[in-house]
Amino acid sequence: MTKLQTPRRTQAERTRASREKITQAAIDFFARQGFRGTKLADIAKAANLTEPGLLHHFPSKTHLLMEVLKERDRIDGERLHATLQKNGKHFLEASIELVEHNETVPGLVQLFTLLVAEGVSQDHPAHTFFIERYQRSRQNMVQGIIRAQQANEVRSDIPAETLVVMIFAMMDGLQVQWLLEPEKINMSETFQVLTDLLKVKDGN
Amino acid sequence: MTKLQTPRRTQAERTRASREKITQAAIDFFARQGFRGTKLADIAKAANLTEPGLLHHFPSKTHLLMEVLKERDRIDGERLHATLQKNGKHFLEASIELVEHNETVPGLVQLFTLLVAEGVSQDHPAHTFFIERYQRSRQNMVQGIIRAQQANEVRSDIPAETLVVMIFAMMDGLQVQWLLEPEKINMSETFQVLTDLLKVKDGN
DNA sequence: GTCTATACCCTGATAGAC
DNA sequence: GTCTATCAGGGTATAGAC
Repeated sequence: MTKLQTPRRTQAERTRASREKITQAAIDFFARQGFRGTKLADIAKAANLTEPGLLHHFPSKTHLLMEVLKERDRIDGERLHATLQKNGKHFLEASIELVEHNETVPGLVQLFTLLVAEGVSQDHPAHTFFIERYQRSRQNMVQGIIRAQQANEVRSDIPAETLVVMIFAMMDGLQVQWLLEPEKINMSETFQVLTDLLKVKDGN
Repeated sequence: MTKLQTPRRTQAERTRASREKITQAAIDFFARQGFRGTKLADIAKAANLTEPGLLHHFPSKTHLLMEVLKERDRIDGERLHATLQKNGKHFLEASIELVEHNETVPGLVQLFTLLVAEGVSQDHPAHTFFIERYQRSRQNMVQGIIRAQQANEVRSDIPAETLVVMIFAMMDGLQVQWLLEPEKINMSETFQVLTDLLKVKDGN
């Protein structure tokens, strides 16, 4: 009886490993060539599978895309949460850490830069996903910024909602120039110039 | 003799009109679906042509793309130049006018947002174009910012090169959120919050 | 769970008539 | 300058065997 369970667990694990390999390969290709520019066959090959083998795990290319996006968001959310848990870190400092981390994963940065741009089109499969993603991200950060304003750490003459839009805009915009010329653009340093401007100065 | 010239001129004019229609249609489709997501047949149809009819004017899809990009840059460059000619306008104010103008042409904003993101890939036909475009844009603006710093209009505690990177990053980043939610994001107002932060304050 | 084979559509580009 | 006809190649997805 126990012997019968062993292959079953192995099967499930093998499935999970396959899905893991597929999503990882999908991230690589979506990052470099976008959703529309990537062919399933390439992802399949990189995951040591054929095309139908891949489609056994994900019913369609679009399903695979959404899986990739949600998975990345889950991981990033966890890391941001962990950063905020650290003593003395408020949202402005956490956002700097996020940018510093992004400098170590250019492929993922490229993935979101390209997919968000594609997702602007109303008929793109991930259009709603990205709208809701920005709404969620901004909402989360607004709470922290308001607290920082009340603690007189962040300047209060600009509405928290505006500050948050600016912070995410600066992140996204820096990524473009940095992706094009990584050696020339210091993303985290430049980003920090903005956050410094948003902090309360003596005599403000 | 004069009668012979008339049809020739008409031919040339017709050609120019065809090319004009094609590039306009190409802008629309590239904006909505990107370069890779657009098919030549759609552009041709929108320009009242068949596919081979289009390819008579532009030898390939890539040639058409580059034509579109250069044409847009030429027009935008002219308008920026005109803005700077106006009395009392320095580069920071000119950039605000640029953002305000962009709010009236969402299609073009989407075009560049998507094509730049695609162009990040090293094997994209417009990769080098966009690198050089940012270099040129930044270079142009740095000159103006340095003059504004010397005139004590813009804060001098941040290098002009850094300021320029930030200004273009904020533009690009705001465009993404604005394209996704035009009603919710006030692009030019938010951009102006940044430029105000970069101006010299009393007691700075 | 993964394969081979294949259906079927789309896409960029060419040849050659008008 | 624009068309019809057509090609070669690539793309997603399915059917059915193992």
